[in-house]
Amino acid sequence: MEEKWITQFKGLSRLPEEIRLALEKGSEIVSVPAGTQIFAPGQTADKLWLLLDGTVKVQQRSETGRDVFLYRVHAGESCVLTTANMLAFEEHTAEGLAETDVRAVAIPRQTFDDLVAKSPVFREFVFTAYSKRITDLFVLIDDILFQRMDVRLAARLLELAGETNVVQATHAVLGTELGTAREVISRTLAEFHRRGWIDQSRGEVCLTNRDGLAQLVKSAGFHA
Amino acid sequence: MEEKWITQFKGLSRLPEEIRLALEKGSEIVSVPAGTQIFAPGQTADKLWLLLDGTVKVQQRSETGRDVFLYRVHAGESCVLTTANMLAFEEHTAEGLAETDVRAVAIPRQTFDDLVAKSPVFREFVFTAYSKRITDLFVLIDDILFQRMDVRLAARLLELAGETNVVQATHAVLGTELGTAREVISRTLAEFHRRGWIDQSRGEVCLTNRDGLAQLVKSAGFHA
DNA sequence: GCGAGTTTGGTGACCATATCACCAAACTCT
DNA sequence: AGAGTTTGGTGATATGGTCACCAAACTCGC
Repeated sequence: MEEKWITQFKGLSRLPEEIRLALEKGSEIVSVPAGTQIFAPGQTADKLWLLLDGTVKVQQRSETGRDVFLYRVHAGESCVLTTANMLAFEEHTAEGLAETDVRAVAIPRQTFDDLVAKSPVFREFVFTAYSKRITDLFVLIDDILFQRMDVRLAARLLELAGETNVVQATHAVLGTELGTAREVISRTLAEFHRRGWIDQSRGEVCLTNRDGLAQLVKSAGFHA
Repeated sequence: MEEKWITQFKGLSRLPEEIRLALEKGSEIVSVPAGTQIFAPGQTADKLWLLLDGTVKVQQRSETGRDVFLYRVHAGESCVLTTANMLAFEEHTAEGLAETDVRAVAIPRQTFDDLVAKSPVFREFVFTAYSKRITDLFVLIDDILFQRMDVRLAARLLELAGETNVVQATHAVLGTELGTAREVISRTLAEFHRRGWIDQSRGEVCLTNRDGLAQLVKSAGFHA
């Protein structure tokens, strides 16, 4: 049943019954297929999404025409950035893409505002989400400035592979994930292959030795 | 008189009288000298600061021991990041330093929460501040990835100089401002000097040809 | 299946930036 | 004046980004 979705969100489990009902009544569950553009530059969003299933990739269209990966929203997290759109604050240039089929709770602006006014727990949920995004961005900036590319790529491959040992992504996509050029990815992957850590085929990387990659990541003191 | 400070904050001028009074009564005006550490990693902040005078530099202590400049809070802006601390959300690793003598309104956690609950205008003020910080960080990431160092340095010098044509900062400080090494700053400044744009002395850069710098910045399509 | 067009990956040359190692000059303090 | 500290300069080297170009793998229409 759809009723119990609230339990998927850590910060919302403590919502009092009354607020909980208001949230359930004042929101709706939406589903979109993989590839959907969920929010986009210029386009004013009027709903806050809480992800139930799937992942959303948030990236920025740079002035130079290149895309920069910013962060990924997972199930159980909220897409607070859209509140920036909700406020119509500024043409912010980030876009959100459904990487998989996505199911989410969409909270309209009105409901959102009501809940923030009425519920301390909801307030904390929202501010925590904002803070987490900001601190994530701090970490991203730190990595971009100080971590070696090979370390960042190895970490990202492990993350993207999940349980499967296979990453479905072109070198170009991995390039935008890490904010670097395709060529750099190609060369680094070639090096990883030489070390026997991965196999490659078109549009796909297969991790054949996760320990090798993990070792590299660990030796650089990479945080996560 | 202190009473009218609210007019300095764009988003707060529309506050209804009642809320305005609650804000004035529930907050206090504080002053700290230049160099004061306003918030720090590990230390839980319990007040939200709205800057009346001076500037606050927010930077992160990287794991590698280096400092990374994140953003600067000016008079008329708020230090929303401290709300992350207020929520005790996570040991976030940013620190805030008073660059000049600073005067600010300090809003205690309790008052802050009350106002967010009661006032739509105050809510918008807070969320707008958050969104602005986040979009600023997006821009920062974009610059780090895609802008040349000389362009970024030129832009920063113009910004730091203000009206005065003089920037008081060592190469090392400029290095952390831009997330690069001191050597890179030294070489780039040497190049600027060769072009007749600046003069240098210990701990100080004097802009002798702002147009030259501005030209470089503009030719690279640098946003601000 | 064939062939044209598109997407993806590979590679060499070259430039920009980061890092390391060191030194010298300018300042501070006693 | 002399010792120690801070600041800035410089060459060598490694990493990463850009550009130009090619080849292989795929797509699609026929």
